[in-house]
Amino acid sequence: MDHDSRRRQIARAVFDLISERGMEGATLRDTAARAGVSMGAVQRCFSTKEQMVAFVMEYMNQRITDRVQAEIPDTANPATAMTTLEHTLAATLALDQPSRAETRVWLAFTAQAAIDPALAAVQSEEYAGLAKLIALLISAAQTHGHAHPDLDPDQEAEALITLTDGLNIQLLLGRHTPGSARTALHHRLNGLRIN
Amino acid sequence: MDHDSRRRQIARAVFDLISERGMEGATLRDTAARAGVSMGAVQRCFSTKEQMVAFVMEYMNQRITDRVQAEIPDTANPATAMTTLEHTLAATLALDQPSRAETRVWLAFTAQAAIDPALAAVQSEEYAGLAKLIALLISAAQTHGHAHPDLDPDQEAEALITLTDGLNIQLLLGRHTPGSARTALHHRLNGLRIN
DNA sequence: GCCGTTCCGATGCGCTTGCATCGGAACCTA
DNA sequence: TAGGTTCCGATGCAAGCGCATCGGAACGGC
Repeated sequence: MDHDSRRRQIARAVFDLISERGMEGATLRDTAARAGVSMGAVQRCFSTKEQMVAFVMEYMNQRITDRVQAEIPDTANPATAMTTLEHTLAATLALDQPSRAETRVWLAFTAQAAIDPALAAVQSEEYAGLAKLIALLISAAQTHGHAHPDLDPDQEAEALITLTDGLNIQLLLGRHTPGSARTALHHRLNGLRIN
Repeated sequence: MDHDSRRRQIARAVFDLISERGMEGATLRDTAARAGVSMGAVQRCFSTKEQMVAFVMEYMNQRITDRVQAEIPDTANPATAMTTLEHTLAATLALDQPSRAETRVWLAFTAQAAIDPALAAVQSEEYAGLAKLIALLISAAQTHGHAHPDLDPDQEAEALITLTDGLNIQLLLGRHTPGSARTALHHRLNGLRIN
């Protein structure tokens, strides 16, 4: 088997373990067992557990990014910027089972980042990229008269990301249903819309 | 020393350890050392580590509740309900060093609650209590013409709590400063205000 | 076809963990 | 003050951890 694909295979196993049992559930032995390989294989792919965890964080970020990008149409259509914006933000929410798993992992890494500045820096970069994308969609909506023109796209993007973070926590705790979260997001976006 | 006060003393030690090193930093040995007692004392106060952690969660919730309650004036003054509302919500934010520590612990427990329904149920109750208080303040503001009358206090309370959760994450990751978080909260509350 | 290199599964090691055990100090009751 | 109970500090123990080690399998160049 290819080296990189094995790394991804192992990362997937770690991802599942963290999603089910939290950060402490990601031991080398359980990871190897879940991935269907031996411990030696894991140690060959990642020289240390810390490196493995760091790789899994990138893997998680990639999965989230992929899910978000899937909502962006190939041909940029400014006429539907607001709809694209809503779908993009919804893509970051824990609305179904796979995204719930991702969000649990995200929360575990976020808690880790809160006590590890190195992880915080990485996640901050990730947020910055998402914020840039959201701000771009807001700008597009503004130039076509679908969003209030006197809003700062960057500031509004930050606010929307803050909203989705809060919604995700409430979703994981069961205080929001997928439906109510969607409604809350839609209601919040009404504050941007013109018509 | 009194039994209950020793439990609180130990809980405080666990609290600090979790705040600094996360959930995994709360070992029995380190807890005992930090609290200045022996391991035997810890084991006498809490028959198992799981019970100890559960007690620490209550301890954390109590600290947050205390901080919030301190913002509620003794004599309910409906004329300043909106101000009280803003101060109350600000009390849940990680704006200074002590509240940052509390919020790190809160995030650690929230991540745990995401994979443990029992913890999620407890935290859900805690949220419900806070939401009730927020909704009450909104209602008071409405009856005195300081808040838009056609808003659902309960729904708005949920939205505000969701906002503070998101702000806290951004604060811990360093993507919000205390000042920008205060501004974001104030700006959000402008949506409720009448004058 | 043989050897050198690369890879990997298995095992061992040192360490830490939560928990059980036990001897003695401290304190209350009579 | 003697005896009994309560408490606690120290130590032991089994399990699990990350990591190092090593023998053998698989593969490629000459």
